[in-house]
Amino acid sequence: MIDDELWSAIGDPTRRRMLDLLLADGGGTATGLSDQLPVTRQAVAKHLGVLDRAGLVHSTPSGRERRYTVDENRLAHAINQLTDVTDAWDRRLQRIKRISEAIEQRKRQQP
Amino acid sequence: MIDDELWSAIGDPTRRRMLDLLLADGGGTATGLSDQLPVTRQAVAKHLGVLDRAGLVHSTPSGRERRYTVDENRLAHAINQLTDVTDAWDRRLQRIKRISEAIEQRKRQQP
DNA sequence: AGTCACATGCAACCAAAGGTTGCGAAAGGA
DNA sequence: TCCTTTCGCAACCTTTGGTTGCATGTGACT
Repeated sequence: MIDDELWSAIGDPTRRRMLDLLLADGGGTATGLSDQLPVTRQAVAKHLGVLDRAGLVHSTPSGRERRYTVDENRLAHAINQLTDVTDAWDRRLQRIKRISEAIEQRKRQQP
Repeated sequence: MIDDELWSAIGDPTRRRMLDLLLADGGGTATGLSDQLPVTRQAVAKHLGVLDRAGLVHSTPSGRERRYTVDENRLAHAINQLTDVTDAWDRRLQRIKRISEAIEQRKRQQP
């Protein structure tokens, strides 16, 4: 089963956009991210804390600013788990579709 | 971009398990679901309201109970959007990996 | 050195959402 | 009829995403 902490980390829309921006720019700061987002720097800082605890980003202080970068291996791992979930649902939907088709088939043969 | 209402509907772990149970059993009631979940019937009822507003389930009153079933088309649509997101992230990770490999390559050629 | 600007961290506060308990009402079975 | 079951509604608690306000530390510019 999927790690719920990982899912909840990437389940928030703002955090997804943050990861996207960090990947696009190759890292960034809380202030820099908040410039490109409709929320305040403090909200961004809290989200970075969540992502950090989930291991999806790492931070290093550099002078007066703190730079965050995405842990690509960890994100790849999270994406794999997401894919597992969607695949499982896909298989279940397919199975249900096959069953209902079989029932329809039988109905037509024995009305 | 993904529909955030759909994502938030399937983003909650309890709602994911509910959808899973409904698919496995071919539908169910709030009380029946709460028997198989670690939350109360009222919590389940609220979640069913969210899923209903997102169009992922439909309900029909039947005697003293109300039966819920999954809208398979709608769920399939949601799964497709999830897949789109994971694919987009996958592509971005691949691109970054290629870039960093190219940089490494250049470093080795010109140290 | 001295000051000014800027990025951060911390605290208090607010609103929405997931969860709980409690209660009253409608439908089925003894 | 009476009892059980299932539901729906309301009040309340806790967590979480978001805000404003303030103090601190670091870089930059005269």
